[in-house]
Amino acid sequence: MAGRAAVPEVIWARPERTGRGPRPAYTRADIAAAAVRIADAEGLDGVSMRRVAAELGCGTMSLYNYVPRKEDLYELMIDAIGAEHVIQEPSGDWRADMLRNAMETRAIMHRHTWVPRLMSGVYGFSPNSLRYLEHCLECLEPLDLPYATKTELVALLNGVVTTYTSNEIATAERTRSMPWSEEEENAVRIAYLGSQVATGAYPRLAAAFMEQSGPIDLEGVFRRALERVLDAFDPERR
Amino acid sequence: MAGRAAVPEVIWARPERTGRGPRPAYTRADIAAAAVRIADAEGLDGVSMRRVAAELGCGTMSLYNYVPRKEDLYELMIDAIGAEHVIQEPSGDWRADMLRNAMETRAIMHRHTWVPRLMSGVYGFSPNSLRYLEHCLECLEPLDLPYATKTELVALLNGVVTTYTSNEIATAERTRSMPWSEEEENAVRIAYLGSQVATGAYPRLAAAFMEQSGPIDLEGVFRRALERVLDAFDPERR
DNA sequence: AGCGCACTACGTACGCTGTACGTAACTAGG
DNA sequence: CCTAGTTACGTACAGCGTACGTAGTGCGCT
Repeated sequence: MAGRAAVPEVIWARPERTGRGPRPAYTRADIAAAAVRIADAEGLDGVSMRRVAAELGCGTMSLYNYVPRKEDLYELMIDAIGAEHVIQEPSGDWRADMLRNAMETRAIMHRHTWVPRLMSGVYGFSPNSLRYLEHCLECLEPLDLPYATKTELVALLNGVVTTYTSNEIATAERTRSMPWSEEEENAVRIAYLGSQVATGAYPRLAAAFMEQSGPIDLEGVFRRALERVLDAFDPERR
Repeated sequence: MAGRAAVPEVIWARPERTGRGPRPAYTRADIAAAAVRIADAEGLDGVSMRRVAAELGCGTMSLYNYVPRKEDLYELMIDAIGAEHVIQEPSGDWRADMLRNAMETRAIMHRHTWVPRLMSGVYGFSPNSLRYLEHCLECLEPLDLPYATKTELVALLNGVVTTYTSNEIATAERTRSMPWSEEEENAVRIAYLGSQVATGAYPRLAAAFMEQSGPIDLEGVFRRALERVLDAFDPERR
């Protein structure tokens, strides 16, 4: 009657403990913490079922009692990270509050650089995600807009945060894995881009590159993007 | 002297043909096309070096003459998809043009649902990417802003397009892989969310869900997000 | 109280992955 | 013409996710 449990089952719908059988040796929090520890230390590719099981000190296949598919392990990791959000009383200034939320998310991602890679392809309704979403809505209380628009604001803002931080991390890791200095790397890049631009096929691109001088202020770029998005929803700014 | 080629070498910097040795049997375009064909038909996970080689009709390891790492194969795929952008003369209305570009990107992604998954972690300076970027800057010619700001606009817009379309695709694939009807799936989801909301921990979330009725107009949500972003850069709108 | 079943634990095994390495054939530049 | 650099590709290895089978454990129901 119950039939086969279909693939897309969401882990948060499963009870952590059913009551029957031996007491589980680990909690979901234990498992998530172990996986996070590995990802922080060795990168996301270091997170394999075998490796996590070893970190916990149990057999590989025992993990599958807790986590039916690896994807669900990822879900646990994202939720665990979500716990790092410090929910604090809204100030009444929704722009400031949302900006703070965004900056905190960015900081968390820089602390756990594997998070953006996991953000796409994850269900998005973990307990801590719900908690964070609720908090955002609370911060937006002073804003007189329907909830539909407010959720659109939150979604847009979160999307921007993820995209931008993801790019920051990718760039940072690219330059980190360089055997050469950053200057040399830039030289190589400029050389390639220069060779393309020199064909004359990309005049505006060339102009854009000429215009820019010195290193880019990544945090500045990020903040400006956020301000733009907030502007777009601010009744006093339009 | 030349030493080991370091890992992060960019494939676009390599010449496709050096002149020495036997004439290569395939072009980069051939390889990209084969990989794209597989990804379209069997999903991105179907794209393995062996599978692509088989599709081309050559030995697995021969592929490594063309593509030093699998990541570079992904780069080829993204570039191949970029060729589907129809570059047309700017109309003079930069908002309309950019909106068209965004909608076209979205359409391409819906045609090749694996694209968003690849977009993060890819270098982003393939020939067709440059071509598209140049075209965007051309569309923005009527807008009186420094190039730095214009590139920020393009980046923000592209980020939004990728994020939103990625979500659309994820949702679509989730419901597609359901053995149940969409209604039933919604019922299950509501049941879970309901159970969470019923705890009283998420009053605003609950209100937001109550407010919404009927299915969401995804394209509408997308268009509205785009308009917001464009608003944020439109001098006449502030 | 005690039976039975649902659960935990985990070893083995399968099919798959990316790719390092070695060898043979080939061709363009000096 | 020769030879160095390239293409082609078979073999092999380490690692992956996970299906499956078996043994042990303790809650819930009768």
